[in-house]
Amino acid sequence: MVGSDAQLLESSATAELEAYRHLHSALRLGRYRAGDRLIPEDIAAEIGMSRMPVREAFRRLAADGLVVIRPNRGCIVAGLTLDEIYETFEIRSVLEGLAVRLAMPSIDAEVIAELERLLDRMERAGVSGSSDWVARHHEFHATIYGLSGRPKLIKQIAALHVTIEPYLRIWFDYVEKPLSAREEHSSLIEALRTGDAAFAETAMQKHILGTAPMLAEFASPDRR
Amino acid sequence: MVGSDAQLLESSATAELEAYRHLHSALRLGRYRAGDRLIPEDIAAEIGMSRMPVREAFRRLAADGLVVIRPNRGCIVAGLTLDEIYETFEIRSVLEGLAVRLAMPSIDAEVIAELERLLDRMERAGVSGSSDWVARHHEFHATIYGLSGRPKLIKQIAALHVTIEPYLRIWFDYVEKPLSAREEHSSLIEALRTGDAAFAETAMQKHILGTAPMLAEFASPDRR
DNA sequence: GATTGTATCAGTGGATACATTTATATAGCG
DNA sequence: CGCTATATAAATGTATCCACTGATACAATC
Repeated sequence: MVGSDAQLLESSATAELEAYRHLHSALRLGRYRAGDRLIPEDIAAEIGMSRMPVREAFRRLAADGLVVIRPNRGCIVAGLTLDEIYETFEIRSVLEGLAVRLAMPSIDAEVIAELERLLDRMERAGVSGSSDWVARHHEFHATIYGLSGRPKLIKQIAALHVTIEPYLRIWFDYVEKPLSAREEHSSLIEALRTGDAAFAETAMQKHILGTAPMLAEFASPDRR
Repeated sequence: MVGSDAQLLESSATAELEAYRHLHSALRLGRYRAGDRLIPEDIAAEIGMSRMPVREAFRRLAADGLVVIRPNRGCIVAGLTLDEIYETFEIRSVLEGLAVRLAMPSIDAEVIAELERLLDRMERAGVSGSSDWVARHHEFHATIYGLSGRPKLIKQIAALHVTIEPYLRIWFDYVEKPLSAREEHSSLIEALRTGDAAFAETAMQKHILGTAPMLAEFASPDRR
């Protein structure tokens, strides 16, 4: 074999996987608008395959909550209502809270240093205007919850992040540079430094619930 | 149309939905063993359709964590390792904890009475030997987290319950009548009676984490 | 006798073709 | 003039077909 992780080139193991990845990233980047209808044939043509694998990709995306499939009525981009955004943050708060609590034993000085590096990168990505601040932001959180060592938990949290990513982007595009974000996250690091798992858990919960209202301000008005 | 909610008869809106429901309940009831391979053609023949809708049902089941699909190697029944059982209960604990906290304002004397009725039905189902004690048990929990009024949260919790249901059944079949369960759940009701949301949340967390080890004892030995 | 190579076969993935259903536009009617 | 009914077109859902992958059993060779 040439490489152990072999998707450096765009081709995937199966066409379905390729379709899934294609749509997944497109949705994450906000390439489609909530309510848009996804026509299997068009997407199939885009990436050179038949409708069939695309349909199956739809099923998985629906499970991720990124699209909604109504029988005989096609596949539409999901989007979140204001209530759903709040709900997602509520769920995130307890899930990521649990994750830090479990991650606590693995968090040493080295991890703290890494998180501070990521925080700097986040800020730099922010001033460059590009909205890959969002990617860095996720990286920061992923580093923490990744240390929980709980595969299912990690997957669920990651899925929630993808769901809200388009809204994070919109929010970021409105407010020039989120100064508050820097403070928010570095105080989170402080909480980790204490070594107190329960304290870190509630700190994470508050952090997440605290950002929800800011984001909600910018939810597509027609979706409220 | 004959009726507004038309799945009283076994036919569903689409063949895919029918296949999904069929397999979903079969997996919940433990009709298949972990590691079993599901052959699309066989299942399609069972319920009178082609492989295609069955394949799509597989995708959704995989998203639910009930089966695992490996490219070119078919679909196998998922099953949980010991670690995964614990992890599932950890996730349940915070999710259902959140749910009670949110449900608290909706919990009045009437709901308490309903829960006590359900607890009795649960006990009766238990002595009758039938393992639909499991169904009653879930009904009890579902009543509580259903009052949270959070659709996504409810779905996620329900999915976790389905995942562990086969193990609950095995556990129930081993221990004649779970006496402790009655106590456990009625003390949970007591916690609800206090009206203290934070207290109820931690009570639920403890309740769920407390049952995990009992169940883990009976996880299929080959899956540990 | 064990290991490796090869042939065969079951099963999966994907594409095309067909059947149903929904949406749209048009015509008829009140 | 507005509404309903019907016809038509577009898109979804399902079935069948073909190509390819992976597994298994057998044979040849070391």
